Amino acid sequence: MSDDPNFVLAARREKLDALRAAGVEPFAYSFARTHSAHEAVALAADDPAAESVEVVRVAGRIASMRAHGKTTFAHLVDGSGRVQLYFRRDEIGDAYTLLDLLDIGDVIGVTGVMFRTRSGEPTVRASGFEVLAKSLRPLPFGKEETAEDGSVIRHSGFSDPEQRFRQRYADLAVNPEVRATFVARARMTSAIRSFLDARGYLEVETPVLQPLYGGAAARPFTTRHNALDMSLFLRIADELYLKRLIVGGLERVYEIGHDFRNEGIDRTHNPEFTMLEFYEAYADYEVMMDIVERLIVVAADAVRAIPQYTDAVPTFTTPFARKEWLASVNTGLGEDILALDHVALIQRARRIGVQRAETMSRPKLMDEIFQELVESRIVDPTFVIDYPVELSPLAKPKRGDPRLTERFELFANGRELSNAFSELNDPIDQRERFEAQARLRAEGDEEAVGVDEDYLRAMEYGMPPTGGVGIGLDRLLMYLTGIQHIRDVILFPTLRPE
RNA sequence: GCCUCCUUAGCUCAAUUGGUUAGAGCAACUGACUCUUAAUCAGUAGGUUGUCGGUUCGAUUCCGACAGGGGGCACCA
Repeated sequence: MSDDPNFVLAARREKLDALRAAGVEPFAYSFARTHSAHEAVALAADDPAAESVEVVRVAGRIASMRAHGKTTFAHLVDGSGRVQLYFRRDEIGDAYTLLDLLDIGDVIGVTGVMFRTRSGEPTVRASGFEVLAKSLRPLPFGKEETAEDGSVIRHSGFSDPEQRFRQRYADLAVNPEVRATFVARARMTSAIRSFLDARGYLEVETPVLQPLYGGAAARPFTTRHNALDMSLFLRIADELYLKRLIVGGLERVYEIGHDFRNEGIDRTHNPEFTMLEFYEAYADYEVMMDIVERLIVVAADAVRAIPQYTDAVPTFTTPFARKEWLASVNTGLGEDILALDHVALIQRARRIGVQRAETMSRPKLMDEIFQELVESRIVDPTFVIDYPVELSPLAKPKRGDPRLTERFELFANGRELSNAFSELNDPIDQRERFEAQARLRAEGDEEAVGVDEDYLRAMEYGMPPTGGVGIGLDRLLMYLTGIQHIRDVILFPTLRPE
């Protein structure tokens, strides 16, 4: 992309100069709006002959213009929607000449009364306008056609994925449905906050820059602090810091923030993504399952309230179905998976289509078999509960069955939405697990973490029994909106530089 | 990291088996038009076809490298 002024940019510069020559400052300081476009539209009377008593002052970006000699129609777009503008030479006088100096993309403020055109469209009959920001670079507005059935067909729009993500500002400016997606995202997050706040949770912030990383298995980003002359990691999870706070007596805490994982990018992975984690003292995974279920309902309601997504949000009923991990896998397999040795696991995995099974560890094989036989077939939200210990190094053993842990994951449409445990709070057990991880690390496993002595010290002071949950909010929004690609729910997804 | 496809005007897209001057719609510019709405009508301008190199009398087209992107795979317990 070049910044060389071409003929289009040059024409706009000339208009900018012409505005100034006419005594109009094209970059204003403020504009006292009285109505959003949506509110203005609502003021138009049903009677086509009537004009509103109330004078409106609306502001926004010019999305289209149709000049007909001594009258001009335009559409103004703001955060609420769009409204048509009608300018008449005999009503605004000399100012009408200045319309020639406006372009699609300019930000203007318009004063006038509301009426309906012959075709019934609510319209501002302009008595005056102000230029608030001249647009010097053309935005790729397409043309919109309203079909017979009221649906909007957009022609020649802005659709190149690369440019849309690189120039999200332009994407947002010309594609209202993209704005709606991020409104939905914000509403969902707000609803989740309100839900947790109402339950007595405290929102906290823990370090993004960490001397040790942990709480998940992933390759981290590494960075350097100059003054301290030390390496730091960008967090891969919030978990260990949030549980320190449980030790400290902050009995219900949550954090919504970015985690960073140094891995591939695809339709469900972005190197930085938004994670919600929440921890509740004295709760076990049964309690957390109930909370997660209600939280999903609250989030779904928030997204459903956005008109664009009202029909997209999946309908599901509560309580969510539950499946025991072991029983569902064994049913699919026709035998007891825990009784199989490594060789037998590889053979079963191959049989159901797992590629390169011979290279996989035992826990990995079990997880692959589960994904193939159970996870990928789940459509309605379903809690899968009681994972084998081998798959769940951070969870407390299940009461009455030490082969399993008190862990659940929530799946829907074949994807994981949430992962949760009755948290391990025995510091001796925790130390052993850290040391096992350290041994893996010494053997070259980049994803294994070292011993976090400070975290162990915290746990040794005594950590109450605690339920903990993680929910990836990007993926939750994808599920609720039906959006297929994570970059479509992230404002500025990670890209190579131009 | 691997496979595969794509990159032409500000935007969305064409261009015959390799052929001479790379087209169209929208946007832009000039003009006409006082209820239009993908406004209409007449005219004008706008391109190093991603970059570099090769084959050829001739390359948007064929070949190679590079860059960016899309899709898929791997990775992501």
